[in-house]
Amino acid sequence: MQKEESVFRQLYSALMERHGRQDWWPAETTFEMMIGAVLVQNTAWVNVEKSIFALKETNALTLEAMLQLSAERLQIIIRPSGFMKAKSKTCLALCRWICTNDALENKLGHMSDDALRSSLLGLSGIGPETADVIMLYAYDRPIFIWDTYARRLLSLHGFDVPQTYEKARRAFASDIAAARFSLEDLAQFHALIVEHGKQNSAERLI
DNA sequence: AACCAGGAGACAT
DNA sequence: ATGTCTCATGGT
Repeated sequence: MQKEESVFRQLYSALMERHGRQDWWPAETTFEMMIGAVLVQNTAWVNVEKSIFALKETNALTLEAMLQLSAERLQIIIRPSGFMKAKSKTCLALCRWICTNDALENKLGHMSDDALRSSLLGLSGIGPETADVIMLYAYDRPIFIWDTYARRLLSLHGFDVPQTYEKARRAFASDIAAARFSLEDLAQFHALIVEHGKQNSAERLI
């Protein structure tokens, strides 16, 4: 007898069927992706787009250029996406981290997922979700993002989901691993969950 | 005009 | 360990 398909796989299929393939993460470069991950914290994407546009306008959306900016000047540019003091500081810390780790072009293959995660978590302003998102979309690590939408979706489907990111992540770590999603699937999965969550849909998919 | 968005940190309990 | 507050802007 064969094992029944995991609920995660079922949800993934249902989401893909409903919303189709997503074009995520919306960024032209890896650097832009990482900055976007910081800017979007608790903020609507439309506001992040304004900041990204402003950064491009001032030619500040490269590692070298951003490092030349003072925290105060960066604040003004990224202002539309809110939390500007904290986010400008985080962006600059991330820039320095990229430099010291030579982490712009290479994928840091010498670091395990856990090592990379804790390294990123060491930066002020980068918490578990932002770290995971950067790992998934910038460093090609197969990771499931346990954001609010994901936790909401899973609890809607009858699971007892811990309320915080880290606890949910640990609670389902083995289930996610057992589902054996590919990198591309996990990248799509997060995108689909967010897009689905934005529709405020409270109906069960399976 | 409240309420929320693709969170995280500081602080009190 | 586990809650609660605050941070900031723009859309609905």
